[in-house]
Amino acid sequence: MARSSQTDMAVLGALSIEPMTGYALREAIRDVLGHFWNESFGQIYPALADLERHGFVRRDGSVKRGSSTYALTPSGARRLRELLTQPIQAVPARNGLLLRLFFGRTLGVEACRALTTNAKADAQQRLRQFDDLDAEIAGEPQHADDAPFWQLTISAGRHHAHAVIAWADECLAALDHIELSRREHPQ
Amino acid sequence: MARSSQTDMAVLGALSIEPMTGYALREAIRDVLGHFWNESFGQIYPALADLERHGFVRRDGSVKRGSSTYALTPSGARRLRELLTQPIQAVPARNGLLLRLFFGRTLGVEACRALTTNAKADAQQRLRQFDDLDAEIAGEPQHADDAPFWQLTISAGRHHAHAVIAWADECLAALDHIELSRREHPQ
DNA sequence: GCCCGCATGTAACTGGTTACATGATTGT
DNA sequence: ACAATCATGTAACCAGTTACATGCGGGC
Repeated sequence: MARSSQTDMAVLGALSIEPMTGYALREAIRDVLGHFWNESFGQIYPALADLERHGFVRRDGSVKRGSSTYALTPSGARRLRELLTQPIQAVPARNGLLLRLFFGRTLGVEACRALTTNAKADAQQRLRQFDDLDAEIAGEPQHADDAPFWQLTISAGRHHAHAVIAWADECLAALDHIELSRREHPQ
Repeated sequence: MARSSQTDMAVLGALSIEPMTGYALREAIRDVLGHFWNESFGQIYPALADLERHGFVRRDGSVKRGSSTYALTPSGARRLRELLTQPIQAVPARNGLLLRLFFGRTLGVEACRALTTNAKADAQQRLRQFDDLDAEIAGEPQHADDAPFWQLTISAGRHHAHAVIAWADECLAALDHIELSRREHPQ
């Protein structure tokens, strides 16, 4: 029970899509869930070992020597459904960008502008990555049943990125305005 | 050096606006920075003690017995500027809602709809809280120099909330569509 | 006289990250 | 043969949360 059930959820969920090795699991979580979920390397193997002891996953005889594929067992599938219905535990917010902007008077308008411009560029890059992800999913007909749900998460990412871009533009305009009114009424 | 500089940033930043007690600091961080920053109770006092040892804050003679007001020293102000210019350290993403939707095939369409509806309601409530915050800031003329920066963070919160609402509507429509096509092509 | 809110702290725990250690397979 | 990548794990560390412990002052 030590490990957070959140990690178990991600691991069991990934294995519910297809069996894979711990290594592949790590990559799948990084690449596919990456934009809304993170699982650190050191969590995955202990979690797998734990889940195996509980009979939620089973390691298939090593196809290649040195590697073994993990697959969900029927009780593992039940466990996953159980975890998925648990209440969402909110992560405490920690937005370093907004914290800096909040103290913008001390940080200075110019630095605020740089941070905002950066955030906008990041959001634009994420938008491009979503296009790639879309294409990748479209090219996997075996996951047709899952794909519509995956699209929901991509859509969320897009909406969020667009919001950041719109806010950044508004923010940059506001920063110009702050600078101007500073020149008119210097301290 | 043990404590993360992020906590120091929040504490020094808050004291840069006005001197206050540790208790008031805690409340200020919860109420004002709350929508984009979190500092747990157990961090604030140790951080203050640390900052005092380094000479970045000074505790004013207790106005009332048992309490003491912390104020930023000149070197503390310098330290704050130094911290603010440090690179933003990204927090690993952990969005429990999107994780559940991603595994929506296992969770079920109905549960996905409930989660989405919930998320939308939360966003709408946050919008109302931003209105309150706006009014609060407008009623404090002594912070006129800071207010424009504070507005930037509120605006970010609003943009984000609007994005969640728009996405949720789209998401609910998509879930209806998934349900319909399931009935037409059952497994 | 008692309860509530202000105020200050500490200690234990837990979840998570990083870095380290190791070896097999595959392609060049 | 050698490098890169696949693969599996462990151990130490760190950040952050929770719960606990304590006491003052003011209002009812």
